[in-house]
Amino acid sequence: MRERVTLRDVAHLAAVSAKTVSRVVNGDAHVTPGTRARVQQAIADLGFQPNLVARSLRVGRTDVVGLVVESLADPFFARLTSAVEQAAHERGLAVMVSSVGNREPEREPLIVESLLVRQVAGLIVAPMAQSHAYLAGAGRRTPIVFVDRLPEGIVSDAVLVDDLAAGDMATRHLLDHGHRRVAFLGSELRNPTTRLRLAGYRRALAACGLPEDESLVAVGAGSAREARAAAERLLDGPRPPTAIFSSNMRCSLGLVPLLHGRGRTDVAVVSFDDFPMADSLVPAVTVIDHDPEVIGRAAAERLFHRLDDLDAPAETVTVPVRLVPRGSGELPPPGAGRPRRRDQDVVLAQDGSQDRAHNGAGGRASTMTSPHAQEGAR
Amino acid sequence: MRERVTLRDVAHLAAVSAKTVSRVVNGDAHVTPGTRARVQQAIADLGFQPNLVARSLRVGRTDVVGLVVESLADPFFARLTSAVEQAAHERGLAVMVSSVGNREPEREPLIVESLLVRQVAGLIVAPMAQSHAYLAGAGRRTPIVFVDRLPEGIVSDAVLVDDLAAGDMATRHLLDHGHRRVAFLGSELRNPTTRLRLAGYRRALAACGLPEDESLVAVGAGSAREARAAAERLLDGPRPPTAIFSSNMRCSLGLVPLLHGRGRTDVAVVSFDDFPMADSLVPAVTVIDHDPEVIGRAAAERLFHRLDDLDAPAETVTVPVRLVPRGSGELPPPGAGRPRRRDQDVVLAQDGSQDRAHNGAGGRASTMTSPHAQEGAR
DNA sequence: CGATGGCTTGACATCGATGACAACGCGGTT
DNA sequence: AACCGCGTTGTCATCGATGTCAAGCCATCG
Repeated sequence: MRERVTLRDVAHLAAVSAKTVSRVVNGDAHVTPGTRARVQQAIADLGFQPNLVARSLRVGRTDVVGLVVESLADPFFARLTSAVEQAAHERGLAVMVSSVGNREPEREPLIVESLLVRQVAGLIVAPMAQSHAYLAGAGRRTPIVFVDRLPEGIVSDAVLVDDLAAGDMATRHLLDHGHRRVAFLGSELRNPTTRLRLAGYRRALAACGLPEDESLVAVGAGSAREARAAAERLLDGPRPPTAIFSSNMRCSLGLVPLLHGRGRTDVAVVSFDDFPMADSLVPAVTVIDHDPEVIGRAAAERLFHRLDDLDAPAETVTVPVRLVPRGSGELPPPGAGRPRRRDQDVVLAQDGSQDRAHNGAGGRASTMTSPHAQEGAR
Repeated sequence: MRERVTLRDVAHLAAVSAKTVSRVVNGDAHVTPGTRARVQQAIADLGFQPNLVARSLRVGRTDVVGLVVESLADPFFARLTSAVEQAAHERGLAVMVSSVGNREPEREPLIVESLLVRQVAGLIVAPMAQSHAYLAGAGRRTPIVFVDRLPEGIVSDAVLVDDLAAGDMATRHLLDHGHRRVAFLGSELRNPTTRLRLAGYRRALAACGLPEDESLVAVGAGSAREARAAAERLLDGPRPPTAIFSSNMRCSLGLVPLLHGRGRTDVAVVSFDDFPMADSLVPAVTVIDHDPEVIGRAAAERLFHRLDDLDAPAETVTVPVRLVPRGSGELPPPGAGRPRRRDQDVVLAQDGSQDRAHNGAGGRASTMTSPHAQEGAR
C-alpha cells in the first residue's frame, strides 16, 4: 500500500507551506506564477489528491447530496435517480442514494437520519412516511426538496407531478371515446398521489355529468398481484366497466397481463406511468407519461437554488404530464360505431390545478413554480 | 438555524470530558452505568448526532462504498444498484452512485477518481473503459470489485455472469427446437460481454456440427434503433434466419417491436436479459435471465470480505444464468412438424466455462468463486 | 530616506471526532 | 500502612485541510 499523500508532503517537496499548496489547489489568485508552477510540479510528482473528507470537516459541509427513494428497482425512481445524479455531477456534487423499501414507510426517518449524520449538503426525498414533522429541526440545517408527493407537517421545497390534472386527463380521454362505465384502479388511498389521481378521475366524471359508481373504484391494490385480483373483481362484477384507468405502473402490470390472458383486449385502458414494451402489445397501451428525468432534474435544480440561497421562500415546482395515445385508450365501448377520432398527437396536461399559481407553459420539459410563504413551518 | 451540537456540548452538559461521551457513543464498555446514563440523557436532551465526517477523518476511512455503473436508467444497473444498496445498508454503509453514461467510456477514470478523493471505503465498478491500468495505484489503497465484465490490465476481485455458457445455452435451445439458421444480434464487439456471448453462440453451433455463416452475425448495434436496423437487414437478406439470439436488452427492444410490427412473430427469439412485459407479448419472449439482484449482492459481499481482509488473494465469483422458456424461443422452424417438446422448467446454466474453477452448484442464487493469484498485477 | 500599501507567504488555530497515554480512585494484598 | 492493580476518566495530540492574521518583501510616494 502506498502511503497517503497529503498537502504537507507536497508543501515539503515544493519548499513552501501547506497553506500555499492549499491556495494553488483551490485556484487562489494570490500566488506568483513561479511558486504555482513549483507546487503544481510537486503535486504531479507525488500524485497528490486532496482529501475531501478533511476539506468537508473544515468547511462544515460536504459536496454530496442525499437522495431517498422508495425503491431503486422501480424504473420510475431509477430514472429519477439517474437524472438527479447527472444534474449533481454537472455541479460537481456526488449523490448518496438510499431506498426505504416498498413496504416499510416507517423506515424513512432512519434512512434520512443516516444521510444527515453524513453531513450531506442537501436532500431530495420522495416521501413515503405519513408525517414529516420529524424533519422540522433537521430541515433548518439541511435543505430538503421533496419529490413526487407533498410532505405532511412541514413546509418545504417540492417538485410534484400534476396528479389531479393527470387523473382528469386520463378519464376524460376515455369518456371522449364514448365510454360511460370507466373504472379506477389504484393503490392505497393513504397515498396522496393515488388520492389526487382519484380526485382527477372524479372531476372528469363530474364535468361530464356522470354519476359516480363506487363499484367502479377499486383501490388498495399495493402489488401487481393484488391489482390483478382487484381487476378480476371489476370484470366479473354485475355491471363491468368498458374502460379502466389504471393509476400506476404496479396496477398496470397486474391489469394488462390479465386482460391479455383472458382475451379481453377489448377493454379500453389508460395507464399512468409508461413501461417498456407498452407499445409492443396489441393493442399498444395508452399511457400518461410521467417523465422521471424531468422531475429529477427539476428537483436537483430546486435544491441547487436552495443551496445558493438558504433564506428564499419555499417553492413548489409542478411538472406537466402528457398523454400518449397508442391504441388501448382509444378503443370504443362495445356497441359503439367507429371511434369519433384517433388521437395521434401527444396531449399536454398542465392546468396547475394542484397549486395556486397558473401559467401557460406547455412544453414537454417545462415546469412551473409557485412560491410558498414560510409561515406555518414548525 | 439551530447551532450544531457537538461532543463537547454534550460533555459540558453531562459534566464529563468529550472522550467519555465518545466512549458512550461508541459503546465502549469502560464507562460506569451512572456516567453512561448521564451522558445518554445529555445526548437526548441536546439531540446530539455524531458528525460522521469528523469521525471519518480521524479514523482514516469512511463508511461509504462507491458504485460506478453505465446508466441508472438501464433496469439492469438499476436493480444491481438496488441490491448493492440494500446489502450495504445492512452493513451500515452508505452508497454513492455515479453513472458514466452510455456513450462515453472515457469518462470512467474521472468518475472513479471523484469517488476515490471522497475516501470511499471500497468501490464496485461495472467497467466500460478499455483498460483499467489507471487503477493499479488506486486499487492498492481502495478495494475494488468489478461486476459484469472483467477489467483489463489489472487483477482484482470480480463478479461475472457466465456469458459464455449463456450464449451457448440460448443458441443450443434454438437448435434443439429444430432451427438451423440461427442469427446472433449484438452490440459492439469491443464489449467483452458481447464477445463472450458470441463465443458461446459459436460453441453451440460447433457442438451441433453446423458451419458458421457470418451473414447471420449482426454486431455493432449500440442502440435499440441500430439493433432494429440490423435486424431488418437480417430478415431482408437472401437467406434470412428462422431464429434469432438477441444478446442484450437494447437489441431486444429493437428486435421485438420490429417483429411484431411486421407480423413476423413466427421468428423464434431468445433474448438475453429479461424485460418487463416480455411475458405479456404474444408469443411471450423466452429470455436468459440475468438476475441483477444476485449479481449486486454478490459484488457487495465480495467487497465486504475484501474490507475485512485486505490481503486475501483476488477472487472471481461467477453467477449462474437461467433460461426462462415462454414461447418465442420454442417456436418451430417453418416447415417443421410439431415441436419436439415444450420446455416448462427453468434451465440453469452453470458450467464455469469462463473460469478455471468448477463445481456443481446449480441453485438459482448460488454462486461459485475461484481464487486468483495476485501475480501479474501492475 | 522613511513611510505606506499591496502582494505573497507562512504560522497557527480550528473543524469534531478518536487514539495513546496518563492520572486518579478504589479495593485488595502483604 | 504502603503498595499494587484494575477500571474509570481526562488530557493532549492528531487526522488533512482551510480561515485568520500577521510578517516579510518590494515598489511607490511624499
